[in-house]
Amino acid sequence: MSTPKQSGPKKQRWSRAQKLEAQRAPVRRADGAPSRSAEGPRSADRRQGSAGGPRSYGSRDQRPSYNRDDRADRGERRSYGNREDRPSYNRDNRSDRNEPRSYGNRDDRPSYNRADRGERRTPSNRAERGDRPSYNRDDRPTYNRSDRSDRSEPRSYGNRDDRPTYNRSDRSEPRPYGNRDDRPTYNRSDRSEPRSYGNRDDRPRYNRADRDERGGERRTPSNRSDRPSYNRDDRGERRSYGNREDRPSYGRGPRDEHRSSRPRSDERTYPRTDHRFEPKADSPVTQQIAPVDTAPAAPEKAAVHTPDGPNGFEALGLPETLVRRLARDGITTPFPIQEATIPDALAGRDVLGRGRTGSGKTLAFGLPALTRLAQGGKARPGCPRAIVLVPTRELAMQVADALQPLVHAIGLHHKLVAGGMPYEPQLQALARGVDLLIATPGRLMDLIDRGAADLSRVEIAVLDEADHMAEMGFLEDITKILDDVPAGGQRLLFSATLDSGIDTVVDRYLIDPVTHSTDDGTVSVTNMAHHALLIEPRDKKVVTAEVANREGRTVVFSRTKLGADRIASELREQGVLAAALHGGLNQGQRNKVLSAFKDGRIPVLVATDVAARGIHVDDVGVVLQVDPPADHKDYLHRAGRTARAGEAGTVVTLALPHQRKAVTRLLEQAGVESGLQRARPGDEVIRATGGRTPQERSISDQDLHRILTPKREAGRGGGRGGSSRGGSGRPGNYRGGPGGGSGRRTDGPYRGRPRG
DNA sequence: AAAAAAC
Repeated sequence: MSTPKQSGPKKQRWSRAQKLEAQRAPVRRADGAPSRSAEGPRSADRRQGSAGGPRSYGSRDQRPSYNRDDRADRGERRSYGNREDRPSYNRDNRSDRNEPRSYGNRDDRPSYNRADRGERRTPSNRAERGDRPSYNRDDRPTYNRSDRSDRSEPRSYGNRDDRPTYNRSDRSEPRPYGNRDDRPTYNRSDRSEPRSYGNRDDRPRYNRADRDERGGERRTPSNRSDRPSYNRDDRGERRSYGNREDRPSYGRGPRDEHRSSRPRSDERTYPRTDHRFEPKADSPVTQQIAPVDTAPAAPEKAAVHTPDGPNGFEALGLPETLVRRLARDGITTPFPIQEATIPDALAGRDVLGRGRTGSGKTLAFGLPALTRLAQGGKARPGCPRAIVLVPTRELAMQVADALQPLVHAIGLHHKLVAGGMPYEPQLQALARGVDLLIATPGRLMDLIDRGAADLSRVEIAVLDEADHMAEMGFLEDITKILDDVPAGGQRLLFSATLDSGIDTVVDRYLIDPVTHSTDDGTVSVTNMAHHALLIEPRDKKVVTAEVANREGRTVVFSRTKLGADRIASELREQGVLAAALHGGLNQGQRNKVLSAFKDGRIPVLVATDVAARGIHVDDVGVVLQVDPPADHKDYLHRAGRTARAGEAGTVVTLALPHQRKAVTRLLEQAGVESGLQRARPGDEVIRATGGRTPQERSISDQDLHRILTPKREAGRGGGRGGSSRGGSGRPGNYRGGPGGGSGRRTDGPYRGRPRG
C-alpha cells in the first residue's frame, strides 16, 4: 500500500484540511484516486500492525477465484470462488486452530484474515480494480445471484457442502454463543431439508425484510396484500389503521422516537392515541405528552402545506424532501440534540453527541446522513455507503423503522442487518446495493466475512449508544468493523453518556470532532421520581411484586438472564403478569415478548440490560431495578426507559443491606438526590409508586404462552376472515379474558401515574 | 461480572 505511515505508537490524525479534502469528493474513491485508507495514518498503521506483515495483498492474478471467467467455468454451484485458493475459508486452517478463539484479537483470526479480505477490499486494490474486470463490482452478480436463479430454491449460499465455514464441527473452539442449542441445524448434513429457516415462522422478521424491500421498486400488490400493515407508506391509503393493534411493535419507531402526539393532517387519521394498552380510561399518555412535546406542532402543521413556513428542520439546512416527510408526521421542531448536531453533521464533520435516551438521537444522525448520501453517489452491490452500528437487535429494528420513511422519501435504500434473522433478505439487499446499513456488529462481521458486505466504500459511519459499544467485548467488534471503513469518512457517535471507554473509540476514529451535549449526563430530570429502597433479602420477592403490580407498564431490570427468568416467574406466581426478555431467548421469543409488552398484553417486562438502552416503549410508568445497576451510567440508561417524552415516571431501585454503600454512591453519581430509605412490604413508599400487594392467583406457563402467542388461542374464532383483524383485535381481551391468567385486575384506586 | 453481539 502506498507509503504506510511509520507505525509509530502514536496515531496520527488527519488535519482538518486533509479531511475536508477527502470529504469533498466521496465518490472519488471510485475513480481510483488515492483513497483515504491509503493515506490515512490510522488505518495504515493499524493494518500494518495487525497484518503482521507488509501487507502484500497478493496480486490478483494469483487469485483465480475472483476471476470472473473462472467462475463461469467452474459452474454455477460454487459462488465462493475456488476454495483452495482462499485460505480464509480453508477448513484446514481453521481446524488447526484450537485456541479458544474469542475472536477478540484480530490477529488471531485466520479465517478472517485481513489480508485475504484486504485483497478484495483495500483501497489500493480498488485503485487497481480497473485492470481487473473480475473485480468490478458490477460484475459480481454473484453473491450468488446467478446461482440462485438456477436453483429454484431461494438459497443463496451455493452448495453448502463446499462451505466449510459453516460447518460447525470444524470449529473446535468453544462457541461464545453457548445457549443456542435451540438452533437445530448447523450441521449441513442434516440439512437435506429445505431450509433451516423453515422453523422461523414465528418470526415476524421475514416481513420486516420484505417491508424494507418493498419500500423500493419491488413493491408489488401481491406483496402488499400479504402484509399490508407492514408497509408504512401504504397504510394511509389502504388501511384505516383499524388493525393497528395488530402490529404494535413496528411502525412506531420514528414517531415515538420523536414525539407521541400525531397531528395528522390528511386522511391518514391514525389513532395516535394508543389504545392498545388496556383501554384504561385515563390513557393519559398521549394526552399528556401532547402539550409537552408538541406545543409547536399545532401551529406548524401548516408547514406541511407551506413548506416555506417556519420549520426548524428546514432551518437546519435539511432538504425539503426530508423536511416535508417529517412534517407529514407532525415533526417540525427539532429536539435540542438535533438542532445542535445536524448542522455540523451536514457539514461533514465528525460529531460526538450526547443526549438522553429519547432525545432524538436517531434523527440527529439519520437526517444528516441521509441528506449527505442523497447528495450523490450510488450504492454498489455489496458496498453500503453508510453504516449505523447499534448494540442490540431490538434497537437496530427500532432505528431501521424510524428511518424508513425518510430513507424512502429521499429515494435511498436501507437495510437492517442483525442476527437472529434470515440471511436471505439481507444478502439480497446487499447484492442489490444498499445506501444505509443498520447493523448489529456480529451479523455485519459475518456478512463481511462471507464477502457479502464490503465496507470499503462507507462514507459515513454511525455508532449509536456508543458508550455501550465501547465496552469490553463490544469494542473489539466495533474496532474490527470501523477499521474496515475507509479513513477520512464521516463518523458520528451518539450516546447518552460519553464517559466510559468511549474515549478509545473517539481517539481512534474521530477526527477533530465537534461535541454536543444536550444534557449533563445525569438523571436529573424533573419528571422523574426516584426511590431507592433498602430492603431485607427476605422481603425482596414480595416488594418486587408489590412495585410491579400496578396499573400501566413496568420494566423490571435484573442483573442476569437467569435472574430475569426467575423474577418473571416469581411474579407470575404471585399473580403479576410478567415476561422475561434477555439475550438468552431466541429471536422469535424476544420479538414475541417485546411486542406483547409494547401492545399491552404483558404489563411487566423483566429484562436484563438488553433492554436498558435505547429500547423505546411508550408509557412505562415505573422502572424497577431489582438488582442495582452496575454503575451510574447503567442507572441512567435503565431509568431512561421511563419518563420519556416529557411524561412522568418513577424509578425504584432495590438494595440489600450489603449493597447499601455501593448504591448510595451510585445514586450520588447518577445525580439522584434522594438517598436510600428503608422499606418493607406494604410501605407507603411502595404504594406511592402505584404498587399494590398482588392478590391474583398465579399465572401458569400456559397462560403466559397463550398471551405471548395470541394467534394460537384466538385463532379459533378468527381463523378465516379474522386475519385482517389479526389475532389481537383487542388486547384487552387478554387481560380480562375468561379465566385468563392475566387476571391482574386493576380495580384499585390508583390509576394515574405516581408523581413524586 | 454480566450482558450483548453470528451461525
